[in-house]
Amino acid sequence: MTDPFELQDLDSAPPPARPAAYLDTPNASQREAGETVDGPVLVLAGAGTGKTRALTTRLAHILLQNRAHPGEILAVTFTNKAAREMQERVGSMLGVPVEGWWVGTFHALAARILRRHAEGVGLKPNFAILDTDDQVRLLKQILDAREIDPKRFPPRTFSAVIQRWKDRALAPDQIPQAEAIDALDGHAMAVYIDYQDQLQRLNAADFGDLLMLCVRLFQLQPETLKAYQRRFRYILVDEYQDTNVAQYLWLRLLAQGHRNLCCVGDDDQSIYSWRGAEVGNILRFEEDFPGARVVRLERNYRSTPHILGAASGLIARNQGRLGKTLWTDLDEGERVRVHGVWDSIEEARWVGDEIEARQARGERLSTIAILVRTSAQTREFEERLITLGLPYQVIGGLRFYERQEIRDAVAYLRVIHSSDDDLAFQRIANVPKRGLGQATLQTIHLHARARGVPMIRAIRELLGTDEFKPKAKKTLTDLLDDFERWRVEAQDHAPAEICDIVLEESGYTEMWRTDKSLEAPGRVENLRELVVGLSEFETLTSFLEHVSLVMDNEDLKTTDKITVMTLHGAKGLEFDTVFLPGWEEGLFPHQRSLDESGTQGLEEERRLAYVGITRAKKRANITFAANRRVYGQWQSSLPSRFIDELPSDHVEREGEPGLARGGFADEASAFDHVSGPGYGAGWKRAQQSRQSRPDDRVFARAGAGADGLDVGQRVFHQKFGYGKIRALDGDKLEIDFEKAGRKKVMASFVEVA
DNA sequence: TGAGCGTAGTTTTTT
DNA sequence: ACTACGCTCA
Repeated sequence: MTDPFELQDLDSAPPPARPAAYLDTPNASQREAGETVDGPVLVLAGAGTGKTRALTTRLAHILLQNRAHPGEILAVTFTNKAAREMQERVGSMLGVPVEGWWVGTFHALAARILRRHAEGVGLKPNFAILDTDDQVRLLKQILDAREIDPKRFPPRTFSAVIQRWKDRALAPDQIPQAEAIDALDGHAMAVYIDYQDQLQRLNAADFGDLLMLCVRLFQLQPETLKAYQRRFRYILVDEYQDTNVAQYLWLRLLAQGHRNLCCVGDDDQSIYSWRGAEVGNILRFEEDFPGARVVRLERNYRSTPHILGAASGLIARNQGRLGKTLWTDLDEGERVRVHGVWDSIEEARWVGDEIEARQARGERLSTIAILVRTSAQTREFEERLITLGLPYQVIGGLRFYERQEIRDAVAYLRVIHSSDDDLAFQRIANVPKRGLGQATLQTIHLHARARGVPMIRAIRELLGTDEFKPKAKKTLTDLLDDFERWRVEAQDHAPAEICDIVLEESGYTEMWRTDKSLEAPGRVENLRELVVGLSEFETLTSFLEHVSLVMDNEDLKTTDKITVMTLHGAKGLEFDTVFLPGWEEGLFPHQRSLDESGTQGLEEERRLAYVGITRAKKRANITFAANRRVYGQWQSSLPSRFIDELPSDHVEREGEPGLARGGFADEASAFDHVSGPGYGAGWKRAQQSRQSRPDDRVFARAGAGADGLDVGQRVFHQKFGYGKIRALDGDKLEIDFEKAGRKKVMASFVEVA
């Protein structure tokens, strides 16, 4: 088998429908990226150029040429979704699932290594991995002990500073002097020291520690490092532009010997610097790894020339990029539309109408996305889409294991798994309510601190005294008995059974069953789902690892719905039609980004705009509004400078005559942001036309919908849930919602319950 | 323990 | 405008 690519045999095992381009054999660049397996390689993969194709090609090449066994390959991603996809794609390319290779996220892989050598960094192998709640709870305690005013210095701020330090793999003793003094008036440094001490005492690591401690481990134990260097003969990294310093160091250490490191990424899609990602890592690759081969993937299989042209023209404004020239041989297609509107309400209406029109032409809603800059923007679109009766899904928000009930349930399991897990214990000590108030917990905490023992142990010691009131004593005795019993039962029951037993016997599920709030039934449902999910796991240990590192967002539902999400969330996805609302100065580019990071911030916002446009396969629609509500206040706004920066040949300006006028930098009549809008007349016209042409749909429905509505009537509203009508005023209703409280809504938004 | 009130913050998000 | 939180008081 000289040519591995002939083995694709896609006919006999057709994968699920994918863009045709991916079914082709690799193009020359993809092939070069795939076959250059020795030495460092940087694959610069522009948007939509088939980087996954190149990556899987490479893996197949290595395996089929017997250059390495699966167990000698390390493949690193940022998200679990990406890891899964890689696993699947390689499997389907080779026709058999690949087993035994290390594929996963930076954090999961680092944790796996760290567990094996935990003692090397002062942890025990069963160390707990903290979630953000745990971190904040711990930090609160530290601030308390240090008498730092949590009003002036909120725990979250410390969390952020410490995380950024860990992103740079800086342990407390490695913080540069200047930062140690400056950060949060010097408090950050002191808190960081305490925080790390506490983590060690608790036998716990946070997400940042996984990488930082792993790097530390490699530095302290050269033999351990060597063993992994020998083991992983080929290393692949996805989304390299998103790596932080700790991840970079980790990779560099692992690749040091053979240097068979292949990093795939796109500097133009680096949008995560605010959480520690260093574009510098990708920009510096050739210096970091001398002799590195750089392969550019520039043929785009996704978007039409107009879309690519608009995106390319925009991103070309950025300094300090490696530079790529994307091209495609798809048909010209439609220009990028830029549409100006009076306000954000009209914007939502316009987008909704456009989508309705597309749907009427038989286009599926799942091929359409609304990509916003901030999650707050989703609300107006949601309301509009509900009014129009168009199904949609908002992506983002809480993930499964971040939900309160899941975290609580997991906390129970953590305590059973390790009775030393104080943070987990504190979380559920009084959930459901057992009458263990602050005073009792404080007593326990103080004793535990003083004696240097875990809280459960402290309780045991205190139960022999009269420290607790009789009632608390009884409750605590019972609770400890419960945990003891569950721990014993965990020996010979599957994790799913234990979970079920615990949730029932502790009264936790019951707590939600009797809760009459709107979301309670969903929580009970989630708990059931957790138990079902648990059934795949043999041990509590493996489940807990899974739940803290691997469990992620449900995938996009396959049902036919419009997708509403942030631009950040959209990276890596594609849609036929994309709506990009809110292209206004201050919102996009976001003011805060400009204020805090200046030119760098602006360039990252521009990359975000680039990511947004390049999500579109066929149609990109940019909108901007002259008025928008910001923190509850109506404010007028100017079109985004990014609109000016779009090359005019690829753009079609439209809207009310004069609305989107004057916009392009490569035309003589450059838009002037400083001297004020030259489109006032246009806005007025837009406003008039809006007023004289009210939305007939709403009024038609309101007329019909108000029938059968009266004070006291119970109704249902898609967003607010159930409620009772309090007052009627034409088509306006005042409703007391059971969950959401008193709201004024249009009759068209509710239905009789 | 829970309701009621005032204050502050409100970009992006994975693991 | 809205919310989430921490505080006070019953």
